[in-house]
Amino acid sequence: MFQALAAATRRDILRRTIASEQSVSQLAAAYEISFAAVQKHVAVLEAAQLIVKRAEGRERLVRADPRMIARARALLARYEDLWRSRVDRLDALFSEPSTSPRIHPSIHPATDAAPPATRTEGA
Amino acid sequence: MFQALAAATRRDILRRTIASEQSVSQLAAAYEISFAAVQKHVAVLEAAQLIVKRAEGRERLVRADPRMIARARALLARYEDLWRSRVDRLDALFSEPSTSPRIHPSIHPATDAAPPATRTEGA
DNA sequence: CTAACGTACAACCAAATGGTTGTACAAACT
DNA sequence: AGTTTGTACAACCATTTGGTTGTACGTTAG
Repeated sequence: MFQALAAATRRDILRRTIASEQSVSQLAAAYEISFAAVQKHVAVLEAAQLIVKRAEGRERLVRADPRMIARARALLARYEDLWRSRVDRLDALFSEPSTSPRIHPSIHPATDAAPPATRTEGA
Repeated sequence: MFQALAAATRRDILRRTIASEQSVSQLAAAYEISFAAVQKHVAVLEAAQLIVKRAEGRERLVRADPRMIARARALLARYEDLWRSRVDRLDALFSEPSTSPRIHPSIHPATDAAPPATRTEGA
């Protein structure tokens, strides 16, 4: 799935098919590469379930399926949550043991996030 | 960057280094593959700025950098936003022209999201 | 000093990837 | 019917990728 998102052309196809359903020919016309190459990219995206194809006459209409995009995003969000909980653990080391866990005031990893080089050095 | 996230081993390395800073040797011990292979994975993750390395004696301590993860997540979120605005546009087609734009009641794309096959067929 | 450890890197290899052209076939147009 | 259009797919090619082993080098331990 990340593999499917790895190529810029495929991300662009995804972007275009989010905007509006398009035939494979229409997509192919948008790039320098051959029709067959675009068709293969579409096949990869389809295999990754990032798009769905629908037959209409001789055309194959392609549209993005946001569900897999959401899945990918959720996975990355989970990583970020892991990171946050790691920070919480380190934070707990610096708070006196008798103190209640205290909800962290406002940690915003996305902004800067310079993690202390304290390292847990876990087994 | 998505390329770096494409390999499962690298995602696992990322996960481990989110949990706690680890040396390349420690990471290598966790997998069947050779040390050199792991070292290369680490290099790829480093090039993608998903991790940072820090020298400590003869060891290189690896830890995840959440900033790039956030960037990837934000990019996917933008795709989802595009999809939502597309729905809004289609929605507008079905609302009578004289009506005020009206904020969409509650669209939840992540749940099912079966977009109408109306297609804008843009130029 | 010498040995062991941790890392980096080069050289090599098989498989996957992204691209090409050519062929086949169904749908639509004349 | 015959031609054009849209798609799929096979065969092929160059490059990248993920893996290997071997070598070199700085750092720690004996």
